[in-house]
Amino acid sequence: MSESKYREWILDTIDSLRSRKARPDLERICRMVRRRHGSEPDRTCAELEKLIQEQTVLKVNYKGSISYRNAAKVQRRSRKKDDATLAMASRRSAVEEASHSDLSNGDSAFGPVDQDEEDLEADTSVAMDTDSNADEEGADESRDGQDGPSPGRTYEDASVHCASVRAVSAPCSPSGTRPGPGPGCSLGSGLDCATFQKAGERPSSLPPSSPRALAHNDWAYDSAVCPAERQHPGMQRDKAAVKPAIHSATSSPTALKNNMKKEDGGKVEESSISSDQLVPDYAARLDETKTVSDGQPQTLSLPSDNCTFNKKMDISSFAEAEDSLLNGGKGDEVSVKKENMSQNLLQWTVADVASYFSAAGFPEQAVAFRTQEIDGKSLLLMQRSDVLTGLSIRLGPALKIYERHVKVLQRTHFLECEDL
DNA sequence: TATTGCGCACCGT
DNA sequence: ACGGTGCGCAATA
Repeated sequence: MSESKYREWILDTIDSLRSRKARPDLERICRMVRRRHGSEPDRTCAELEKLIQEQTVLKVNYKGSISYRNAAKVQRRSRKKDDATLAMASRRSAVEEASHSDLSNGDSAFGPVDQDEEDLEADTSVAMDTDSNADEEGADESRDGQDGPSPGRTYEDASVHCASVRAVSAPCSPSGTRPGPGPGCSLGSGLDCATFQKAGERPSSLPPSSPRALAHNDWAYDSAVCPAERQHPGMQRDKAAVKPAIHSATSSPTALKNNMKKEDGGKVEESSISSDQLVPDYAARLDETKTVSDGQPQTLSLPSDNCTFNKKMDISSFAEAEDSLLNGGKGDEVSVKKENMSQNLLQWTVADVASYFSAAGFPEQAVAFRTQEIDGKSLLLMQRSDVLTGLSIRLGPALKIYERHVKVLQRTHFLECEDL
């Protein structure tokens, strides 16, 4: 219940800030939500993170600071462009939308890059961390101070911080942004936060060196995450450079395969990356994957709210399974994976399902799944008509979702059952 | 004082 | 040329 409420509130707030030409950053979002709905910043932050995980909201590092985007809107835009494309390759398009077009990061791309592994650990955290750090810190120090206009609101900020803290880690943000070098990270006050935070993140001094980058580039937080990569300012710009590394990082087997492919292929097309700013964790991953496969089904990484490690694994495996089904199947490995996947499918929660579809490039539709409380079991029971008409989603996406995802998941699951 | 509105510059396409 | 973004400042509540 509350979740959907928060979703509305937060998306509304983001839209509102955008229309007002104000940066939809953590501080402003929390403040506005609190003002309008009385929600505490901490809670707002927590909910915001959830939305980020499911890609309902995209966290972007734009012009050196973190911003949040209404994924639905962003995608639409991109879609317009892609429309044609979409028609051609629905699946791809989906993926693209999710990750690429929207997310794509010009520079940020790198960021996303390696996240995979990290993701595994804590996707959210990763992305968040970076960002959040920025936010927090920014809020505390730089932001308040810098943004002259906004009077610092300590308390709020503070609270915000906490919440965000989890994510917070670092500093990657544009150097300029945050004055305090080290401080930011440490903040991680909250336990929660701590959890996420990964040590790794530390802020390295990033690109402060390259103010420019900061200045206008947008990179993904992710990038922030990996210090090494970020380290090279130049690299960032090159979009391409980074990716490769990233791939490698990907831990899951599937991922690995993909990565391999990519690499073999050469640099994937960084082109995809080109876009700019957005780089949600997941998105990033998607990017990679998608890039690699180019039209094929890709691995979708699940967001992991709750997400479990297993799930992650599953997902990847799942992807493979999917691949195999679609492409003709490769073999044993797949079958094994499939098993895991299916089993897990039964364990998917509503959030997992929503995350899955968000990651697959259907954030808007993911909301419908959530609204209808579709968990893994329900997903297995869904019929074509349920997807096309029962979710009140547009026919185009519905068809893609059913044909490329629901049907595949179900088929995979049942095949497995038969085997067993 | 806190919010909101918006001109304008910047960037990528 | 066009659209998206957000800073910085003025207007308003």
